[in-house]
Amino acid sequence: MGFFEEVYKAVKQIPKGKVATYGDIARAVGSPRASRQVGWALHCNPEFGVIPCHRVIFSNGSVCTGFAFGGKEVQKAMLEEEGVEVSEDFKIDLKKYRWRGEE
DNA sequence: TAGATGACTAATA
DNA sequence: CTATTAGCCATCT
Repeated sequence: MGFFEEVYKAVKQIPKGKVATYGDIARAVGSPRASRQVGWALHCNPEFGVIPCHRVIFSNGSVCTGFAFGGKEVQKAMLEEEGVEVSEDFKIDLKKYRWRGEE
């Protein structure tokens, strides 16, 4: 089970105030097309509270509303707390906050 | 081994 | 802008 560990590690590496898409994480682990498995890995979330799953969003810049750990409102608050601007529709400006794999 | 499932993504209407 | 279709890939049964 190395895939999951790689996903968790990549997600943890997302710097505060930044966000990454599932595709970015998938690419980071070596499987650019396995974006679904990234989401699945977060679903398992074996290190809840440690893995910043709230920083992982869709490629269109929308947060995973509906599957958020405590609620989309909470997720929005957490992201804003870290400096990420979230729109009323839970959309994020990827051009400004997207993590490029490097700080 | 094959079929089904899913926190996805891109293309099309 | 939203809705629908199809493709992808790791894991489960």
